[in-house]
Amino acid sequence: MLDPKLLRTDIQSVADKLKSRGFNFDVPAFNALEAQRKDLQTRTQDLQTERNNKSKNIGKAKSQGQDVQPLLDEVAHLGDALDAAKKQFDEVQAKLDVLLMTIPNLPHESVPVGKDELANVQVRVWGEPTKLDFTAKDHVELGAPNNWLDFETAVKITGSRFAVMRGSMARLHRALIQFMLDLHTSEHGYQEVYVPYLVNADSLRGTGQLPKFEQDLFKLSGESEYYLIPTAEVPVTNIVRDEIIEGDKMPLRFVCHTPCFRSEAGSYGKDTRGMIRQHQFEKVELVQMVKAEDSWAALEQLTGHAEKVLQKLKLPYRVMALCTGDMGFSSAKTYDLEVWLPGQQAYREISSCSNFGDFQARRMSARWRNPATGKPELLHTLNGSGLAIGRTLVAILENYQEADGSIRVPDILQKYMGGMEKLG
RNA sequence: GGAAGGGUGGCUGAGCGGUUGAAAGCACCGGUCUUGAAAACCGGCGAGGUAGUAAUACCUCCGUGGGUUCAAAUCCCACCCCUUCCGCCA
Repeated sequence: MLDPKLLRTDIQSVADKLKSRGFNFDVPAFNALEAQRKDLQTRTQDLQTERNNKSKNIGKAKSQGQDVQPLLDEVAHLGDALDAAKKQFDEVQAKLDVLLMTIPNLPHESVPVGKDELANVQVRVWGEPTKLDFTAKDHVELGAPNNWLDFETAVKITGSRFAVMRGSMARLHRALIQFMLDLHTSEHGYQEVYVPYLVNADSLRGTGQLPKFEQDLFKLSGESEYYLIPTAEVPVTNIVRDEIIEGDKMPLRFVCHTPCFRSEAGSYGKDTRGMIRQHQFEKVELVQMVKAEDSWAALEQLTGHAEKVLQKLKLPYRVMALCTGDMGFSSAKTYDLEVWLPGQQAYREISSCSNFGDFQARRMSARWRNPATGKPELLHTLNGSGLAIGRTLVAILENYQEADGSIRVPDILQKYMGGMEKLG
């Protein structure tokens, strides 16, 4: 949520910035609502003041044993007038709230301006695209032996966009999770957390998935209004919802492994082959809550933590700064990490690291207490994949393949695989 | 699922329907005292919003949402959550 004060004082520059991300902000409509709100609010408050004062007088008079009937007659009409004003005010306020909750975040000034992913800017490249002296197979072919990767069975059990993994492939998948959690907790200073995989609507509103993107989510049909998490960002960031964090506890850094569930509505026919785009996948997520002045440095640092995973796995990648038109709803700035996939001869997204500024914190009422002032201030939230497990698995299969179709195990993972050097 | 109790400020915890945004204590901040610290004493100390340059004034908030009333933390209804006991279950 944007700062309502900013909308009142500098609405045109807000509208201009939103335009760069393809969001048309109806300024006259907002101003009209805002004017109504202001008028109705002062009117309601005046009536409340009058009622409060007169009620107090009745209390006083009664305690002194005076006849209160004349005073009661005076306030008789007040209730109706107040109810009417309040009802109007609530209606306008509700409309304003809906509007406020559907406006995306403002992009940071360093974000490249552009319409879609074609305008994203390459920031740096690490390693060189893996060169094989044979024709690269893609991960679906490489996973076929031994039914390591079995999509047909998953279709039977559930449907499309699910996978069954077996044997050393399943183990490699698990090893990746352990490796990443260990790296971030022991070397990067994150606290490991375990969280619910079902969340309520308030949590999804807090991080920005609701109200606008319900169609991307799986919703349970039971009595409770619960949703499957699309990312650990939702439960982990909402740890601080409605909290005031003491200054000496800042910053907070959490790392969390969860499954993620996405409906992938609107991506029919896209990445239908293999593991790239699934309804269910695992992710190790990094989340930080920091002071406002630290969040830009934290974004660079957090991105570096995700990059470290790829470096230790010796997987070539590049870092892209997403343009204004390609960023997520809540983000002020996003870096995507894209790993090289020999099977596709292309870089593909494997991590997305974002600074949300105070956008999520305002929706969540997440604050920290500044010892300098003693006052609570909105904190800044960040997160990034560190990394998406399924896609990391794909990258390993395709980059570590041999001419005979066998797969070497990256050095750093061998201790998690019982010393195994090749998948077997 | 059954029974009982309970949700009040950063924490603990009072609160006959009427000048209660809320006693008291802890924590925290400032001061006195002290070489310094502690103790003691004095004072301050919730959040959000509206108007205003500001001082300030006013409004809202005692789990959530309704209701009764001139007036609700206090009465009524529904829901959510927590605790204890019983049952069931991994």
